[in-house]
Amino acid sequence: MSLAISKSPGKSPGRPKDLSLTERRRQEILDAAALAFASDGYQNTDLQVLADRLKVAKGTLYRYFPSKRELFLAAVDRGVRLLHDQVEASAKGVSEPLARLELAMTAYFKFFDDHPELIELFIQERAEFRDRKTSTYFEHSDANAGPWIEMFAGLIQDGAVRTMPVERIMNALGNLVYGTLFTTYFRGKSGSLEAQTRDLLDIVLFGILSNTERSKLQFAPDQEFAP
Amino acid sequence: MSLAISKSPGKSPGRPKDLSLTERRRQEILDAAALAFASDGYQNTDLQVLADRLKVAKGTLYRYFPSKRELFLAAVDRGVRLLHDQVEASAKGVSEPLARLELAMTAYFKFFDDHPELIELFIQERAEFRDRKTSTYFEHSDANAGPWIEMFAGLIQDGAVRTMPVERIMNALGNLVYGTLFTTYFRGKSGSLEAQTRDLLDIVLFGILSNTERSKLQFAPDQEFAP
Amino acid sequence: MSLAISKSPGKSPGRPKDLSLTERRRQEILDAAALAFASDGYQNTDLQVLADRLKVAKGTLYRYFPSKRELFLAAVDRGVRLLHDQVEASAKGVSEPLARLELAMTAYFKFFDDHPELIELFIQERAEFRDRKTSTYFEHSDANAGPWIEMFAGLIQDGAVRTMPVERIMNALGNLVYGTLFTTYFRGKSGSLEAQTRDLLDIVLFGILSNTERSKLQFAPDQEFAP
Amino acid sequence: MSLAISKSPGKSPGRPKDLSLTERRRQEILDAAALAFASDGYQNTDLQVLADRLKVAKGTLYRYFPSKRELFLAAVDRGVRLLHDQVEASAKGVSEPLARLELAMTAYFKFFDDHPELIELFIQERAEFRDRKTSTYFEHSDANAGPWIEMFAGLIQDGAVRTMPVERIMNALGNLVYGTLFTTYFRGKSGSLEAQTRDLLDIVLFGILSNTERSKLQFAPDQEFAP
DNA sequence: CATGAATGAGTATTCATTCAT
DNA sequence: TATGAATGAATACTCATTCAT
Repeated sequence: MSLAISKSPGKSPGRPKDLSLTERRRQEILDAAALAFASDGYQNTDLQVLADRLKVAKGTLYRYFPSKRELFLAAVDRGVRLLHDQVEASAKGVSEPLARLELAMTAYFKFFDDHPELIELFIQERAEFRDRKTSTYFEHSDANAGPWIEMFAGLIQDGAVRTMPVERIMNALGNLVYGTLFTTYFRGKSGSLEAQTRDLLDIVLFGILSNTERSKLQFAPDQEFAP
Repeated sequence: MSLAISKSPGKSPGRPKDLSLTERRRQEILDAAALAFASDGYQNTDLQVLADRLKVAKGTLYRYFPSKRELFLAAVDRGVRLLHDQVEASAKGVSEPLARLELAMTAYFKFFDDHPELIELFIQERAEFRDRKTSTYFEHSDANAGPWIEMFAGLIQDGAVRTMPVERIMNALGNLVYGTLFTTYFRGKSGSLEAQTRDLLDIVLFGILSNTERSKLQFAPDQEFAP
Repeated sequence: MSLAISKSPGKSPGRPKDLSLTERRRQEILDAAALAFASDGYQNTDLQVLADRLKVAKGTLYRYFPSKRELFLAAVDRGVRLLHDQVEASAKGVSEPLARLELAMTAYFKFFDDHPELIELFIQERAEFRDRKTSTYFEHSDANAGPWIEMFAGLIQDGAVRTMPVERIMNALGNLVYGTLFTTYFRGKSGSLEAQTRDLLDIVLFGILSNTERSKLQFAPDQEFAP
Repeated sequence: MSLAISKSPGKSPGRPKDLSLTERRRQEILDAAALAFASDGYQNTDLQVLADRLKVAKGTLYRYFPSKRELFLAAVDRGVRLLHDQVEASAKGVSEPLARLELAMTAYFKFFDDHPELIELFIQERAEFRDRKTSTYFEHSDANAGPWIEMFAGLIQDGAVRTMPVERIMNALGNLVYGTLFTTYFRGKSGSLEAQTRDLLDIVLFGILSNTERSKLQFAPDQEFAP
């Protein structure tokens, strides 16, 4: 399996199948660029080397992307777009909220198991382009949060989830996923993300305390659990 | 006859070394370096600029640190050391496990509220020195995990915490903290970490499900909660 | 045997035995400097390293010599002075001209067998101080040529040497010695100079042609040997 | 001067490589580099200055040579190659041994009269790259010694040259030439090398002693000339 | 469109020299 | 007098970007 981000052969929803030659080349460049940036880091990636690997002249890269920076950002963007498609497709047709959540998380983690280089790109983006308002990762997260917010609001309304600010849930869940993503990758355990989905969900849903301990500690809507 | 020019014994002619001055200077450099690296990124930090800010010559920096790389790593190391001391001191004298946990987390988050630049350094370290076996952050985490592992094992034994692999708890907690740290920082909400401690702990301890929902869903020691 | 130029314990003609402390230190520095410059080259010799080797502070070197350049030149100068003394002493008391010549050449070569670093210093001097009017080597040669010129003039007068410009003889002899010196050293055959004295003299005195060939070729005072 | 660019027919889109232009540029760089290195010394030669003189950017130099060191060594190499060609051509068609010798020596000296900078480069090479196994000068000498060794061996066989180890002759001749080369150059008498050929050969062939003196001194195959 | 030669701004590091103690 | 901390000028090399062909 290639480290480079490439379309899974299965499906490419909403995209025309016959990309123009130009567009195909653009994708090839982005593929190779993602690989290169992830492997050498943004600064240490030499566009000449990238061009050589693509069997293209350096000037050609500049016909497709106006600068190294834009090339990099386009590579990140492409990764996020593919991620989005895959997650989107995962829960299609499933309506049960918690089942949807698990399916989406699984798809999400699976994507990064398959494309760990995207995680690296997120780091590089943050390290090199501190100036940008937000990182691509968070842009994506925020853009896709809406339905989940509604879902949790509904679950609270239905009495399935404790009454607490939905934002708090979103934060905790988002941070946990984010932390798991990077931690697992940095520890060199790429490939084992998907397997953690259930464990994480279990804790988020049920907490770690035993039933006996739960009843001993009071907690109220304003989170007063007492030592 | 010795080639060496012999010093008169007993005396120590010439300018004496002032170790405390040297050490103080070292700390000053590390302080300024941490800020500079965090603000401009590793690659974009010009040691000349750092030297100017410190009102010393560039060569002086090289008297204290053999290279830019070493200076950077020393700055990260210093940050982690300070963090460690602060967390260590936070729970001193408290024995109740969950109280200790909350105090430590609070101290931990507070440190980063005060020193957000260290978070940036972690990113930079990862981005620029991908080669290093582990990052300073994880080295530190791993080095200090022992007592917490024991604590959770004890809580399980006592029936306060559900029976589950301690590693799973450590992972979830660690990833949640890590994710919260970076997410909060990247979102530009530095300064608000400490306030999240309780919210996070509440979720980790009690989960988000309502009591009614909990009883509807089965979960067993091997985490089978059923959609 | 040390590579560094140091006084042979035997004799130090015309020098007072008790050098002042300052003077002794000066000599020690020059010894170490000659060694260092020869081993690393002028440019690559770090005065800090030299100072360390001497167990002295770098500033101290500057108390004895105003600059790296002057230190180097003083080291070369010292070497040449020692060479001069040794050659001078070699033919003391011998009056027969050709015997004097052989003794001097032997002493000369022997000195460089013992102190090959001086040859290196000559190279370095030429390479780094192209501006100087003449090199120390040639200064020395010229300064000591007088007696030899007289000697050859006498030999011609006496009919022992063919009638030819003395300068021509001096040139040939000087160039041959110079060439032998450097060639032997560069070829890594240090230590074998002295042994070549006789071979070289034999050729210079008698030429390489056989007697039969000599008589076939005419040569006149103006060197017309005929092809 | 033709600027004709040969386009391969068929397909080779983009700007074609112009090898002859590249090669010409290479030679120009080497020419200028030889002069620069000889005039300022290796260490003091700033490639920026060289580039300015060539009216190209510094980066261009690095397109042709990977480092300052390689540029320098290529310049020396080129010089030696030109020397070789010139000497080679000089004795073409002449068979009489001593005439060949004289022609070769003349050509050799003439080359250095015309290109004194190469002598300087030899010095610089030795001074700066002491590590290299052998210097370019000696590599060249050794590579071309064979025919001369054979020639002298033949002359001894024929009785034209005294019976002595050919190596001894080669050494003396080589050292004399080497010494003359450098001595003449260092004395600032560039341009007068060629004129010395005959004088040197006269001495090597006939020696300096008068016939009367020769018969008084015994010399045997093992060089016992007696004081 | 594609090429690749040319560009030149940008920077970490060294080390001779100075001078306060 | 000796020291050694501080200085800062000097410089090889890289590589993103341009543009003539």
